[in-house]
Amino acid sequence: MRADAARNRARVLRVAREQLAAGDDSLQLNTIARLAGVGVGTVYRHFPNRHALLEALSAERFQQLVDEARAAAAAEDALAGLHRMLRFSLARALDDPGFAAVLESSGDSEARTSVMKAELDGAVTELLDRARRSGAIRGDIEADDLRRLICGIQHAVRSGDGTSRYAELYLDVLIEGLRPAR
Amino acid sequence: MRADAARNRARVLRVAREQLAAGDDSLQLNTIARLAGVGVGTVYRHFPNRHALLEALSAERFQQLVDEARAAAAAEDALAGLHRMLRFSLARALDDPGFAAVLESSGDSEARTSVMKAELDGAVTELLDRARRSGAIRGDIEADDLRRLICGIQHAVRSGDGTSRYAELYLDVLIEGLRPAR
Amino acid sequence: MRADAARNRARVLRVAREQLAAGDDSLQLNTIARLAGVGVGTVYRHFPNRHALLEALSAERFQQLVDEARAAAAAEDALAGLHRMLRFSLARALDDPGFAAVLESSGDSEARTSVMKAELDGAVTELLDRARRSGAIRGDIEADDLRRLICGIQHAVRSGDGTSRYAELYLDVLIEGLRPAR
Amino acid sequence: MRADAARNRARVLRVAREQLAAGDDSLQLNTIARLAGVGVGTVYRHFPNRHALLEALSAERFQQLVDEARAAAAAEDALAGLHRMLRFSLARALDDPGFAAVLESSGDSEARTSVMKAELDGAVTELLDRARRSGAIRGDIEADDLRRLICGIQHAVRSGDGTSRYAELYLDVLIEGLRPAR
DNA sequence: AATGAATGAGGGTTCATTCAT
DNA sequence: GATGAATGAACCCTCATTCAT
Repeated sequence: MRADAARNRARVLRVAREQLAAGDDSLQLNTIARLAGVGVGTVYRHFPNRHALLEALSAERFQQLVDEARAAAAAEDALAGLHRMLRFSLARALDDPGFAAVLESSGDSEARTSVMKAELDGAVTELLDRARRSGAIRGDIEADDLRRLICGIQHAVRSGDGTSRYAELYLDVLIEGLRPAR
Repeated sequence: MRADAARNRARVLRVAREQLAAGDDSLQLNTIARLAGVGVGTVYRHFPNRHALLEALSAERFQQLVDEARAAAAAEDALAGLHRMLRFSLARALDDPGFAAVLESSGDSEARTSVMKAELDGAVTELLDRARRSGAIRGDIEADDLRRLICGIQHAVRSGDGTSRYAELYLDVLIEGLRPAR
Repeated sequence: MRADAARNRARVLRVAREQLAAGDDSLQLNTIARLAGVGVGTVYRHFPNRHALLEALSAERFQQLVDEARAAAAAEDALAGLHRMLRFSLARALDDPGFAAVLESSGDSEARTSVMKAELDGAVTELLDRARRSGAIRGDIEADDLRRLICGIQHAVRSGDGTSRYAELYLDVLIEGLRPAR
Repeated sequence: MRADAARNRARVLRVAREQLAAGDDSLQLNTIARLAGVGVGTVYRHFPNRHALLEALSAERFQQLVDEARAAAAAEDALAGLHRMLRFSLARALDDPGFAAVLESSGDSEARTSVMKAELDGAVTELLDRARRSGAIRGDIEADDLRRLICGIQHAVRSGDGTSRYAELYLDVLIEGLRPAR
């Protein structure tokens, strides 16, 4: 990729991220192009449609999650690692509703997304298995369930006032609910 | 209300319900008018905006929930009543995503909705209080939290394949998470 | 006319006048009906269309103008009477742009309007003739020209800030312009 | 500006001018787009609203007026220049009611219009000042008053049959009215 | 590779007028 | 006579996407 092309791509991604963070989830490509100081055509060259842009935006966050999951999997205490992982995921999903949408979706339009999702689920499955072996986690919940549940929690938090008070509380409900039945 | 007005209103509501059930949540007033065989103006007369229509659609389901909550509150066992109530709420929210949207929203545009929400929360609060006194429910969760959490669970179930297998599982996670910390 | 019909007609006229006075010249029959506390159908029964309402509104003012013109024609000093008449006409036209529209229009849709216009022009013609005989007014201006010129002045005043400063000034320009050429 | 953009802009302006000339002052952007053979979006890109289009239409005529006013100001006889200027303005306003609307309006939406208006008023003020010094014009009338009065006269002429007989006559009334009081 | 003007389907909403009640 | 619900043409404007420059 030419240097200017790469720079433009990065600009577009940055602006798109800022827009989402500012609460505008319409992600209008014309607007993004203007704010990024490039033509619309350039945006379309890099991202054939809105969804491709969303997925590209998610890729970076996905990588963070994978890294976090692997770090957690490498830690001594699997349960603590899992909790850390869940808290981290929720925070990222709250940061970026677009990312949450990709995280919970089952049909990805870019192969890369599916790959990262598989990697994430793989790392989380390891964590879950270890935590389960020590009796800390119920047996009927899998990595993809956790992805969906975290997004559900994100949804609930967002429909309140979105403050961390709700995030902590609802996350705690989830965490308690993951224990084996008494 | 005049007979023809009532008939048109009912038609519009029926069509809107069908649209939502068919997975189209755009709820376009022109489209609905056409399908209902009435003029657009008629739709606008009855429902000044999309949200008003959504709320009207929800009113009936809301009443069901209020009835259920009161029945549960009247029952002997508060915890069992609460669980029944949660299961019922989740089922209704899964039936109708529009209803879920109104259920979790904090800003209602029709006073009637707020009234019903308050009635619902009142009945659930009674249930919660009784269940709490018997030590079965954690102390930091209120009726509005439950509304949001159920909608979050609905969201998670829907992002899976929406089958009752997920509904049962995720609901159980929520229910377990509502117990007092061990 | 039945008493209630007359009462409704009067109400509609009153509300329409208030609307115009408030600067809303859209004269929406639905709005007027609502404000008057009658059904739209009732408004339509009395006034088949917007224009009919406008003309009805003008009738009363027209009568005032005719009265004023006759009073002026009866006075000793024709020129002073004419000036008084012009000032009065301008004030009424500024009060009510709808009236100004009827006043300047050449095609009336109600016979009654044409009759009053003829009466007005008749009285003004008398004034003009007398003033002309004493050499105070140029010979090439007729009553209908005066109607149009007053409405033109009203237009000019309105496009300024509409204050009486402009009204006085522009009226004075007109009055001076009506003298015989030097 | 790109060649095609300029071509489209010109087409839109031409069609709009034709519409106005044909007596349709509604200036509907969809209609204009269709007649101009361009998409609605193109019209909106060039002219965000009706008024912007009107002002653009007026720009050319405005320039003519400014030129005329300057030519008149350069002439020997200020009064003759002023009269020529008034006659010219009235003719342009009668040609194009849209232009008249912009000419008399006090709130411009495009800076360019305000600039041209200021230029026009500046040139006319010079004329007025010179004519006043020779005692030919009353002292209480300014350039903006003249703009409004000309538009008022245009209004009056138009409400007659619009022929030049009225134009000449009413303009003469105005011109006579601008002399100092006897 | 970049640009941004153009497109036009598509959705929104209003309101003069009719007509069933 | 009165009512006001219903009508639907008509207008508004946006924005995802294409393609000439």
